[in-house]
Amino acid sequence: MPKAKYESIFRSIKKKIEAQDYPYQSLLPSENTLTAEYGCSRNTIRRALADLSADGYVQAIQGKGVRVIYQPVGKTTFIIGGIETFQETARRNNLRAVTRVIRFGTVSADAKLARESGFSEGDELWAVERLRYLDGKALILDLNYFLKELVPGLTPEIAQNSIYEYIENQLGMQIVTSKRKMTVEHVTMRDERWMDLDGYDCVAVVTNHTFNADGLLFEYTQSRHQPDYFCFQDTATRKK
Amino acid sequence: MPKAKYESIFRSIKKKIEAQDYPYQSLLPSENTLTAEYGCSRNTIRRALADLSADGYVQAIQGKGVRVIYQPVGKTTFIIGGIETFQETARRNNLRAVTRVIRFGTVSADAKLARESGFSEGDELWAVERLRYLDGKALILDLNYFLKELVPGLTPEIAQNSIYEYIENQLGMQIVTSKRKMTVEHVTMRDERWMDLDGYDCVAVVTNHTFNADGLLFEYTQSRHQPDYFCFQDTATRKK
DNA sequence: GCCGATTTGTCCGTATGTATC
DNA sequence: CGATACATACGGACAAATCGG
Repeated sequence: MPKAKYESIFRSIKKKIEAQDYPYQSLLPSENTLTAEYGCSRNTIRRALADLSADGYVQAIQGKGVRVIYQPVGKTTFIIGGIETFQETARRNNLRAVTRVIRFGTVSADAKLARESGFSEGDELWAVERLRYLDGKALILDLNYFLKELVPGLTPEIAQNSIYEYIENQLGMQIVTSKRKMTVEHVTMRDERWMDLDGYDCVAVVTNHTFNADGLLFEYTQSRHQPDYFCFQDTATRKK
Repeated sequence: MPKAKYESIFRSIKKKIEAQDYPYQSLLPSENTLTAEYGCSRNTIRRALADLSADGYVQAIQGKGVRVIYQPVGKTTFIIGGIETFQETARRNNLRAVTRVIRFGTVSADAKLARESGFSEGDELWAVERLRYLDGKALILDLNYFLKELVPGLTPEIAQNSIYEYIENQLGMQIVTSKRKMTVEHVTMRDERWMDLDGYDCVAVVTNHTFNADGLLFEYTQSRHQPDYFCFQDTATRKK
């Protein structure tokens, strides 16, 4: 349920674009027209259009109009974009998801871990290692560190279902910003031991720093993906 | 040279954050304070803060303040973020860059190429294949398609220097939005023939759709990266 | 638990600048 | 040149969240 007006307008226009009601390469109605159509101020329309632009749906051209640059995606594999849980992604791609916990414990951040994770030395952390299966194949090896202070009461059972679901629904903590870095690495012995590599000798590695609604770092994760089901999408805008 | 006021404020605050003048985890001065400090309206400050948030520098917390979540990056390899040319990226990482053109010609988009590139069937395209060397190693294999109609007068000489420089400075066309997709693939025979793979049997593949200031698709590119020098960064924000 | 001060979030109306046609 | 469209900026109003007393 969209609360903010600009958000419901954003969704409304997005839907029309996806339905190709506003087709690729066409111009949207002008901001003034949309203002009248939705019964709001021009600023509110502009906020919705800015968000559509950030999502790569439209492109504003001064003096001319707002052009639709959205094209429906073809075959989807495993798309990572925005902040999504493993479960959400699996569901969106109609894949059967299973999680297996292969390590669950606590550690104190040493100098090396502090440097790479962004936590402070001495922070008490949960360390969770999980294997993710899609349609019966072990495709993702996750190594999560959570700040115990902000994520109390974690158990192996929760880890086997959805830690994010626990954090958001049980603890009531909101996840807001996620900073990610993507690289490609040679497989390790651990990868070979656990994952269905299917002939690959490399994995896609995503490291992740996650901040809650208070702007506090509470999670550092390294996800190692078998290449077949990995796809990372992005829209960039050039600054003047 | 920043024209817009919000942009110069954005840069000013960004610099202070990078200098740790506003340190990690601290709160920025309130919007009202900044309004007084910069002599502008609150909306203008908010625009600058929104851009900082989009870049993963800060996180706003309602009723509380705006928290700094920027942490200086450690060792840099070859960072892809925003829209950057090969030359710009090389310079930023202090690497000696050389480009070698291994194919230069024109093609007409067939059904398959049209589907994967987003061009229309029958569009006349430049097809350029280039090898990128950093510090003497062949690390990136680029396959570019440009719409001839929008990028006239391309030559192998231009391709060897910078096509983007030509497009922006000579043709006066502005590059605005870039939609990218990142995957990992097995090396092909072409990869093995041209690149210094250094033992890897996979490459990171970035496909790119680039739109000009008129919102028209004018470039489709596939870049194949040797993994050692590849890093893709991203900041995502969860929607309510 | 309530209240008031502070701070960010949303929305409006208006004015002016700049690019396109 | 004028009309149209997006870009920037200002000021004001009220809502919602946080925090301290």
